Amino acid sequence: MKWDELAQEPCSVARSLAVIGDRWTLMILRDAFLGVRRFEAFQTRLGISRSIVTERLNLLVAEGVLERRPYQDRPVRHEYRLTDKGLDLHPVIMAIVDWGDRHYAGETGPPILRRHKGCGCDFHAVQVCSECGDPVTARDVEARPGLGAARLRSPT
Amino acid sequence: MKWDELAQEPCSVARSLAVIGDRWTLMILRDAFLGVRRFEAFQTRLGISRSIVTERLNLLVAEGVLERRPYQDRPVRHEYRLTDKGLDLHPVIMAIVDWGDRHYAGETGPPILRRHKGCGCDFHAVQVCSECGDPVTARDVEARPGLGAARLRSPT
DNA sequence: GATCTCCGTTCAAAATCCGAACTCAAGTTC
DNA sequence: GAACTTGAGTTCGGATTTTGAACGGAGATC
Repeated sequence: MKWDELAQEPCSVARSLAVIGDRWTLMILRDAFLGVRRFEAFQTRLGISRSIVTERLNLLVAEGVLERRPYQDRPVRHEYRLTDKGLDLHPVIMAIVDWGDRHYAGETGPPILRRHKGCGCDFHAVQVCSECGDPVTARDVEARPGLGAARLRSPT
Repeated sequence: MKWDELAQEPCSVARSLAVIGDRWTLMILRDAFLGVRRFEAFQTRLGISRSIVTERLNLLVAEGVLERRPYQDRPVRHEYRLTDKGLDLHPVIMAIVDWGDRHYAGETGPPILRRHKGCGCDFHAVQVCSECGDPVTARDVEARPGLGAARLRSPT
């Protein structure tokens, strides 16, 4: 299988990764969630090739994860903002953060703390079942084929 | 920044992606969570180069995400099983699944259904605050530097 | 002893990625 | 008005990855 055939797989992991699984894309999204919006800022923060930044931003815009909108005229300049679809990726980033915090933070604790505005506490993300609200771990889950198990999709 | 400098960043996303952010690694982990354990099975299911499978499995073993253990002698054959650290990645996979289900499933619904053994229902994963138990979205979170915000780590 | 399975390794060709330089359009400084 | 600066890319040659296909080897099967 080639990387660009991933989107056709009857699997939500494969379809998602076809969009966000590229090498630097999740790092770009991390920055986007931290408020970064400008080409220049993404590039200098990550220190990667400008052409890669261009390509990734274009792909994310094409997929509707980011929106490219002008923020000034003369000269016209654009910024990249998370769309609602993009904001829906927050759990993915948080889950990755959580794993990193748990397994790669030193004794001084995680490099970034996150406060839940709702209750005011520093927190970490917990995954629960949408139906009963209990925490879910790998061993609590049974997978089986669903109806959408066909190839090909029409994006959008 | 180069890909292999990611592990030194004072950021849990970067540190995690240094391990699981490689092109095919998350697909391998998806299969691992579905019960795949053998080299041959990973390779044929994904249809990617055998050398890539070798390399990724070795990296995941080196990082303690998978464990390589013999399942027979004469000839000795090994299988790759998720460790506890590997099982901790379940929320990451589930978050990715969830996003794919929401934005790329057709009208027939998601390709794979997941049942929560605890309550017996088909479910999807919801992220909640570890402190108050309320659902968390991107807009509910405020990030600020923590104590662990230093470079370099000694991995395990 | 010929063939098969499982688990890799090796190697050349193809695709992708990267750094550095270049472009362009508009402000700003002097 | 010449020289700089800034933001947002594009171009291009070389470095790195990925791929496909072949090879190896250790036992099992026929």
